[in-house]
Amino acid sequence: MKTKYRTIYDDTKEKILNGTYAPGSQLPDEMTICQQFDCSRMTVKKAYDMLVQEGFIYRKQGLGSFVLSKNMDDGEVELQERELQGFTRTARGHADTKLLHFKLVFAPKDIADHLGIRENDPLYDILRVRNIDGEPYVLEHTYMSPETIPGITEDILKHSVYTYIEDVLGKKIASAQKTTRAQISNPQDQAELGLRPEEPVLEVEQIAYLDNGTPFEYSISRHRYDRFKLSVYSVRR
Amino acid sequence: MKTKYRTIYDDTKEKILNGTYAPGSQLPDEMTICQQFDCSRMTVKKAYDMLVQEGFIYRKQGLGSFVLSKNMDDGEVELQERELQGFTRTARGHADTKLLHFKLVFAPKDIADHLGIRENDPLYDILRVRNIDGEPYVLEHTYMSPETIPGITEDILKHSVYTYIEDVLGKKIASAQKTTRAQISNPQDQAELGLRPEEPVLEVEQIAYLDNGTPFEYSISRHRYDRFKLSVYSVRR
DNA sequence: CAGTGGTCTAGACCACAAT
DNA sequence: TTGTGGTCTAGACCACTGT
Repeated sequence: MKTKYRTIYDDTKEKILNGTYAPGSQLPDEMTICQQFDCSRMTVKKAYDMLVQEGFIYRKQGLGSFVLSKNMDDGEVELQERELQGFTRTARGHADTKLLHFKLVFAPKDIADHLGIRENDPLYDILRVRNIDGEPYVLEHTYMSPETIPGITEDILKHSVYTYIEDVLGKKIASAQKTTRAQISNPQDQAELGLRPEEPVLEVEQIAYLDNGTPFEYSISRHRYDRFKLSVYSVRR
Repeated sequence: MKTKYRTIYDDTKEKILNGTYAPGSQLPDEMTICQQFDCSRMTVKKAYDMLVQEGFIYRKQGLGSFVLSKNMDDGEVELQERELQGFTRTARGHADTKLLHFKLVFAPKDIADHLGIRENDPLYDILRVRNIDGEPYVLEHTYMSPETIPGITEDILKHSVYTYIEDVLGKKIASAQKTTRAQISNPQDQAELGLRPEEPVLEVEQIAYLDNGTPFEYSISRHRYDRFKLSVYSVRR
């Protein structure tokens, strides 16, 4: 059963996206929505506040709630921070994976710390190139503990680890901390991503968490600089 | 007067940061906090949920609320997305600004679109280098409409435009959309930021909004790749 | 002034997890 | 069964805005 606030959120977002609520226009006030969905003001507020966090609308005491004009897309693959999905589901177009290596290693101290395991504990060490429509996009170096995520196989790695974790292991992916930098490309980046030596990569370091607070994945992704961007919307509180 | 949820939020965050609530430990349940702060459960929930959004804690139905282990800092200047402040307040250490140019120009179409003004309307065109402790960090190209933000002077540009907007104009900065890419450095980047030709920049494109929904600033910042990173924490809903 | 959102209450009922 | 958080109500009162 979908929650009421989610119903209102989905309905309003849909109306913003399909133009029923035009950019700059005023949304129905809370009481109107209360009557429409037979609910209380707090429920409407929760739905509207989620849209504020995501940059779809803004609200002002004494005035009302209004649609914020949004910016268009331009062809690069965009990582929308609110989505938090694996590569396979983020990509538009046909995604496929080239597995460069899949090893078990002794965890070095820094990675062990990130994953909350002990130094020298067993660790999956995975290196993959991700392609969209046959073109390389990103070189992904992933580390996971077999303690937390058991039963990884080459087949899973060629498709979606995230799907395996959620659908097969029945665990829930809850959140992720991402840190982004620009970096000079190294010979491996250049070979695997088809870059010239002067072309950089966009590096994304990630720690992903399950819903029980366990960090289950540490990864360093090196993206082609011209095919990837990361978008963030932030609201002051 | 500070709100109750803000009081609880601040108190809890402080206790996490100073170690009173250790990483991994369980927070007091909602009812306990209700009694401590003489408030209702909804108020505690609001405070705790803000900490979830920011990656300080996670919560699980049937179990409780727990402190999430956080990652340390390492000396690069970090743009924490939840903060949304101008450069001057983001920087630790002594910040200063070199003004390269400050002009009035006719708005080109693409920038006019981002700022919600008409093509060829007057537009401030500002180019600055930002230094921390004498070292260049970022080349900032900023565009603002004098219609929205009147009275900009060289003196304001050498300090903080954000402070001017809030304290002098009395307008409120509410939110920003940021898009990040890696880019090859151009000769100007190299000269102003002290980069070698093979060294890239981290480009951040930003549209910043006032609390009335008006986009007031469009900027392209080119950061030294080795002195800047952007961090984001995202939670699945 | 009327209309809007912001905060807050004091409950209720439900879903989930550990025991 | 107990204890936890998740959702939701039906109000209340306040703060802010434009007329």
